[in-house]
Amino acid sequence: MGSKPFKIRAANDTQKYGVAAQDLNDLIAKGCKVLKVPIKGCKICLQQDGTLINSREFFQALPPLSVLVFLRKGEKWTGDDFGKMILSLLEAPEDPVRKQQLTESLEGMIAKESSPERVHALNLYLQSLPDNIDAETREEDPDWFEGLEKRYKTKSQVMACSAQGRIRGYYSKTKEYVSNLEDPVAKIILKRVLENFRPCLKNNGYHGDYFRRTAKPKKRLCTQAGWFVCHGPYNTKTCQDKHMINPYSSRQKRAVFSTWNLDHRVEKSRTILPSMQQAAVSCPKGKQLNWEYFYELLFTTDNLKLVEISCHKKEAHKGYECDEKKYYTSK
DNA sequence: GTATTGTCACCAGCTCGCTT
DNA sequence: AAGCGAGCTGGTGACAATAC
Repeated sequence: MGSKPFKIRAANDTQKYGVAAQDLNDLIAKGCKVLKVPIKGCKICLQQDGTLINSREFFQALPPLSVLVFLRKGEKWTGDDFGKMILSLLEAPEDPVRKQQLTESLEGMIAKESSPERVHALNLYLQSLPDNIDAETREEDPDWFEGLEKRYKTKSQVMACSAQGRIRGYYSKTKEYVSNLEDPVAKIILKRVLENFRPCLKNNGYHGDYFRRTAKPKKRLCTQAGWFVCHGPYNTKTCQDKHMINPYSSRQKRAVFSTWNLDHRVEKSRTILPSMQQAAVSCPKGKQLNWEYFYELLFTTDNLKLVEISCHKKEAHKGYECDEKKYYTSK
């Protein structure tokens, strides 16, 4: 069997080296030598997305000249994601060593190659510098509150209300749909579902935490500093363009953030509501509608993606249907 | 007084059918 | 065939009335 060429690098250095290897062990041996990475505890992954190369099959499946990252024991690689890198940079001011590392590798990347992504990354980095992210109250950053009602005292409060408003909108659209139903039986059943939604929404604070940076990490969609990353179009795993924004940083950014959308993967009007209707119409005796399932689809990040406007695809989300197996629960 | 709620006007993108 | 616009979809924020 012949050998296959690769480009390899270490996690902390963007300098790449060429190496050819016959199999996984050969690759580890040669790579570790070139990169001066200790063989013990070393792991290899794809630079692109961090997938670990840990089997012979995987090694054979790799296309020639794949870019691989050699990880020292304990090191991690989450993919060639500039957005994430900048995020860690912005989130780590209290750790000067880490910050220095990140800044250097970022600048190294930008200096060595000037692909659109790198220019984009640089722009993000520069844009992120002169602002007022840390300010939280009206007193600290009055300009941010320009044009907002007097009752708002903090940025987190404003952002939380914004998220709540969006969730409320989904609820009232659902309510409107139900009240327009012809079939009286379906109407009654779905009104009961709405009655179940209410306390649950209230209990969850209408999911205002999605946008509240002061919320618990698991609840919020942003970082502690208020950075949001685009989740990408409904039918992709991630955002190819690495959109990010911090609406807490300035009034302008707050305005731009309002063009970001919470996108229902399984669509509300085209799919969820008609499916609820269908489920109600053909509800078997002794069963009741699984309102929690529909709640998740309508109001939670199980089905909602936060997307920048260009990642908000308006076409019908073909292939994204409700799961009929989850329509009912036993009484 | 603030929090909740519904209403309203608004924007952008897709599809379809009509006109040119 | 291309262009236009209505009417649908996906969303948004402002604001006034109501509840607490």
